[in-house]
Amino acid sequence: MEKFLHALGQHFVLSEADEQYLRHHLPVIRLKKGAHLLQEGAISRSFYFLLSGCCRMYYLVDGLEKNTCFYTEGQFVSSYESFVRQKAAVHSIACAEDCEVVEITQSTAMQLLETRPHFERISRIIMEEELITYQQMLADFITQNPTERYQAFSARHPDLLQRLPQYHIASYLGVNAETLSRIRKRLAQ
Amino acid sequence: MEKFLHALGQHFVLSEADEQYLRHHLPVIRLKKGAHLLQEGAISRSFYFLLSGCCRMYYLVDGLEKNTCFYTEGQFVSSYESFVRQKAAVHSIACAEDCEVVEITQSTAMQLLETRPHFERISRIIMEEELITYQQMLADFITQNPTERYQAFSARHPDLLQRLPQYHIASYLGVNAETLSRIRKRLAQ
DNA sequence: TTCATTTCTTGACGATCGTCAATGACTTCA
DNA sequence: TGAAGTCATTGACGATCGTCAAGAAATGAA
Repeated sequence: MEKFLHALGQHFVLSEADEQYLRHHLPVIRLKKGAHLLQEGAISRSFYFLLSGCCRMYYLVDGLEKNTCFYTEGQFVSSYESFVRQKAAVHSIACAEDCEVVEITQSTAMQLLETRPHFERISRIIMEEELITYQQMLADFITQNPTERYQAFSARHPDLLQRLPQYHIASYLGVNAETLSRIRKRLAQ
Repeated sequence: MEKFLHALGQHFVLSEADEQYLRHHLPVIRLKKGAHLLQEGAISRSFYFLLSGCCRMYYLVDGLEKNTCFYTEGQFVSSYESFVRQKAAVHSIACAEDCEVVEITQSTAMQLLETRPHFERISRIIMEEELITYQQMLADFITQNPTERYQAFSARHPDLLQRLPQYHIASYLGVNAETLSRIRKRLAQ
């Protein structure tokens, strides 16, 4: 939980009262590998802050899971479309490892924004950061081929390369497991 | 300019004073096809609301322009990373047609957020909408092949199919112009 | 350890893509 | 009207990818 307060404290000055409020209203939840934070078709009632472990967002396409995003320690995890608009989610979010998360329910979030208006600013800044991340992810996908994406991913997330099975990474890179294996072979020479 | 106020009014209640303020502080600018709102390497000082025309965001990769996004009437146009963090832009934004835009400079935006704190809320909501858009765009790219992307694009933006040259659309779909031509031929049969 | 399961690698083959080059259709402007 | 320029299409060819299948390596449980 302190990790969460510390992460927020990086960007904003939290008063003692703020911290107390968050400590009392936000539960920490432990999840096993494979557990779901959100199932396709469900409406997201919470978003999360990841204290430890790794989550992945994925789509089901023709029976295959296509990963669109990995989240690790210190990141917010959410299907914004489903959470913000209260619509059925078009993708799922699952734990790729055992995870510890801070859960922020919709009612808690609304209460927070109403009783503590300066959290509007925090929310906006978090949204801006997330938006930048997505703009970059999309750009990476459009400007790079699979080999380049793999190299960029290796450089940016060397830890995930060890922690995740290769087929998850392949799916995220937009190729199948066999192709990633061949890409790695080519690069090794 | 009324279009801009009307668009904001869709989501929020704007007071008469708000409208007056915006009318007086936000200039409307006319741009010729090919003009740039942002050049790669420059630091974004403004973001824009598109009243008419079409803009595209693109990366330069090995001398080729790769489109990552099209913007049309009623949308906000910005390189959020460059604007929010005041960093050199890694992409450019150009007019694909003659355009009319509302310009919101950084100083105007900051002034607005300080003197009219309820605009924090508007900003957050705009950011949420943008974030949802990007999450969807990324998902489309990861879950669909070029043919499917073309079909989805045709269905969602039939107007752009007419207004933009095919090589711009091909670039956006992640293929070259020849390949898009062949995809269209296959689909026509 | 041993066995079963999962994950990764490798081969073969057809499909699609990118590149280079040529051609045709269309627009623009003198 | 004619010429230049832009854009779309088509063909040929090599590279890469996906799929299917088989086998090797790594992992986990009994």
